[in-house]
Amino acid sequence: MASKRTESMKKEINRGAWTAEEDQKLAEVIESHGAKRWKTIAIKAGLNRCGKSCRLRWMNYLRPNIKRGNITDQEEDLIFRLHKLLGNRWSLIAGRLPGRTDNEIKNYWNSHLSKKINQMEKQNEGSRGELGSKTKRRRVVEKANEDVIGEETSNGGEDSKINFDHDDFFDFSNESPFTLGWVSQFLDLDNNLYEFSS
DNA sequence: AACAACCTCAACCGCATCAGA
DNA sequence: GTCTGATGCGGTTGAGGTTGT
Repeated sequence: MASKRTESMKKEINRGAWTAEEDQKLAEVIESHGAKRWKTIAIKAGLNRCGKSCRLRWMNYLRPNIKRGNITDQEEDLIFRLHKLLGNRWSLIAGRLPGRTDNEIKNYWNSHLSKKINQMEKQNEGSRGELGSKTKRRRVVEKANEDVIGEETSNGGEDSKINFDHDDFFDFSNESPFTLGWVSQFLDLDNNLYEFSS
């Protein structure tokens, strides 16, 4: 680990925590240039950082409409259920939680929810049907999601023929956070999901 | 007050995939 | 069809903060 870090230090690229000044420069350049071509953005901003780092900073921190901290019970419940459905597809889960980033959800999961699950699994010694954690990404991910939906809906056999556009269905991007309660209620229909709040 | 253990979360890395030449 | 740079994703790390002793 240490060797990995020291090796990359040789490139003399600025790394580590971002300063307020760097944030400001980055935001200014993105405002005029747009959030694309991150390598160019990094250069234009005069930040001695790689494009990837700039993108991450923007996506996880500087982007407008980011909600920070205080994940509500409703959001937690939704994360829990979506994770049951999608596995470690953090970006997809984040896409269903307006203002939340994949990184934030991943962190929240690893630090909070995974513990709860471990506790529950100890109690239940139940089955686990998580999707493979090794990555198959993007289109493959979408395909996998369809498969999962297919599996879930095919439990009774006949329902698998229903044309269910789950992407549209779960698209909450224009909804207020209060809508999440409704979603949670709807998802309660899936009796395979954990009884979380009890 | 001092120290250790634990926790949180920003940031980095490697790799897969996309997109354009 | 192939190559290459850009982008996006998930796993992981480690600094700093918090809590316990």
